[in-house]
Amino acid sequence: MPVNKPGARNGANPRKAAARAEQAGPAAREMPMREFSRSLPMALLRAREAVMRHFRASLRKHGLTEQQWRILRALGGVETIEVTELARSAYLLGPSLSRILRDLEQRGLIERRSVKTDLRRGLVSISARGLSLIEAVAPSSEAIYAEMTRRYGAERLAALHEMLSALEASLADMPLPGNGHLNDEDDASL
Amino acid sequence: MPVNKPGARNGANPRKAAARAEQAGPAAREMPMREFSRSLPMALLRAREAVMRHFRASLRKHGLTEQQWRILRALGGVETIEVTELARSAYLLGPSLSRILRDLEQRGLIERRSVKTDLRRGLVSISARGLSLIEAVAPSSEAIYAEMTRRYGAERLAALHEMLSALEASLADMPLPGNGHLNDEDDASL
DNA sequence: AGATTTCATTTAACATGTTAATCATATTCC
DNA sequence: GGAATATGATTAACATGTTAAATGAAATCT
Repeated sequence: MPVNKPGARNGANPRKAAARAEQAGPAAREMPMREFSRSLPMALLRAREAVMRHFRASLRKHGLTEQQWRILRALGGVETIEVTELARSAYLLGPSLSRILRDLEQRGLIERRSVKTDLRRGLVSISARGLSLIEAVAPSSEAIYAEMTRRYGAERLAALHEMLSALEASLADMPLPGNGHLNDEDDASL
Repeated sequence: MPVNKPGARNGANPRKAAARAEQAGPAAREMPMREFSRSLPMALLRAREAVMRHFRASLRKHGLTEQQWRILRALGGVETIEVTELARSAYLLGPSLSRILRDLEQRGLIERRSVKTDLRRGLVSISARGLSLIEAVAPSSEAIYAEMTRRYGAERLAALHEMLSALEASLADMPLPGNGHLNDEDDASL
């Protein structure tokens, strides 16, 4: 999975150190950008990691990574699903999904076949073994979720979900930088 | 950095497909868990990706990855910093940081030495070349940020930051699952 | 002082993220 | 109906995430 858990070995709150490092002391440099700690991607990353680290241990006991678990959960909700749609559903890129499906198939957790009318398309479904694994993992996962909801507050959690959705929506139609002629290739050599 | 951009090739909103795949149709399966789309880690991941994809192209033009940029930014705010503190500041794990610092040093973007009184500790600072690279990247980065703020709303953005911080705080002292005797090793063979 | 332990960093090994390229099958165009 | 094109999936290549182990140096113990 794609998230980090820095500072865990030191047991300290990463935010404290970050703020300290940024605090413009006498010898601090002039920053041409906003302070680091205000970075939205960083805030989202840290929040996600704060959540995920609680699930990782549980998943690990069952020999699953976060992405593998996302796939199983997505498969648990349908009879069969095409690979492309599964990629969207589990929010994975094609290459990652290909690798993971290969592994999950070898472990007997999923089954694959192809669409008769279009041999390019692959169909994926969960196996009985995969289903029982879901049932084995789900309880502790739900328990962790419940405790998080209790601590953070159900309403606050719902509001956060709403704000995150709204953020996605706000940026969905924002044009990406033009990817111009790449004439800045000089910088790449730095 | 660690985030994905699935469905980009199809240009569709991932949420639509996800919701569709989850929508319990007649043949849908009974789910022992909450619906996929309500997963908080997924929501944070998608939001983060919605933000990051706008920065990736700009960084790429300058030959930087998201993590390399986080490190340069962190270094830009201080004269020197120890490796451990840099890891916290840039929110990277030690191994990732080691690899990236090696690369950035080879590219002449940073400089390294060790603490005289404790040869275990490494000191890192940004080079003149690294500083000019920051100055080259910062404007477009700030412009993207400004446009995002305009679209989402400055107040809403501040509220989101606050809620993310609160989430981190809420979960900071939540006990991690006991990592018991690992007697469930059977499941790992699935 | 020498052995043990702790600490900072790096290396190793494997899984995933990310982009580009490849491969096979379908579709379209002429 | 065969060449060109488009599409779904995989593979390739490189960077990072993640955990465990190794390395080197400092602190502690006796």
